[in-house]
Amino acid sequence: MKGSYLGEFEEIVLLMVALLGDEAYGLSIRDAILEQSQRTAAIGAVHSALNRLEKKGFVESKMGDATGDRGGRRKRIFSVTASGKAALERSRELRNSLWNQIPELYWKGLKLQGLLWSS
Amino acid sequence: MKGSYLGEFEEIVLLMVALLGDEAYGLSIRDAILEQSQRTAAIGAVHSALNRLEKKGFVESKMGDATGDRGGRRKRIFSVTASGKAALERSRELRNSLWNQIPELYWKGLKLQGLLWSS
DNA sequence: TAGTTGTTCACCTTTGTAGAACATATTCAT
DNA sequence: ATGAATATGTTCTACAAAGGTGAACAACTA
Repeated sequence: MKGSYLGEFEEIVLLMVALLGDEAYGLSIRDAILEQSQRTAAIGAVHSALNRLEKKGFVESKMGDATGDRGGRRKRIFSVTASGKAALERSRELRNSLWNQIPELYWKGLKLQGLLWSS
Repeated sequence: MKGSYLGEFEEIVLLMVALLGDEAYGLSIRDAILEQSQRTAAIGAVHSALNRLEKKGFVESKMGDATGDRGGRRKRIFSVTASGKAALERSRELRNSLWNQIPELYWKGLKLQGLLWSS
């Protein structure tokens, strides 16, 4: 694709934005990734993915609550756009479609192979 | 991930290898991608993805049939390894898990938003 | 040799990764 | 009240890995 599809990490980040709702910002997304997958994600990685997603129109952001009793800089809250949602669904449907076409026997053969190797 | 996870395109290529069975080689994979998704894929892109996948141990390859009535160079046939299968399943399960956690209402709100925009 | 079918190669752009530097808010001692 | 300490987040800079292209090259048949 010429510069505006959904990368692997970008897709995970985008899904996190969706599931975190209005508590989606850099650090919370980083933490969510840590919890949900085993993978680590540096804070800079998350933000650069978010910036790219915004440039592509898949998320939008606004600066958070005017004030809290929290201390520290204001949050930048992200949300998924309609276009971002569409991209997620396209990606999901393609993969589902491919999975459904994998021949049963081929897959089972691999499973057997796996058992042999691990014994 | 530090150098051995499954990229977005790599995952698609890997799925294609699985569903093409013993007819999985560079050009057939390229054609399959063209058919199954709307996306175009240059032949070089496919091969470099395949090479990366092989380096990571997710596919293995052997040179094809000694001869045919076909004319042209021999095919390099790829197949998914047990490790590749595991990687595909991990990736699939993470995404399914994330999708299941997205709040219904949030998603429906986006759907509504989409309808408004397209009218 | 010419025609066919595939893979390699050289090169460039986009994504992924990391963490230090910087910014901005609250709180507490003076 | 004020400014240093503490807390919380985002930007910035640099580099590694993945994605992408097409021409060059290889190897087979007729």
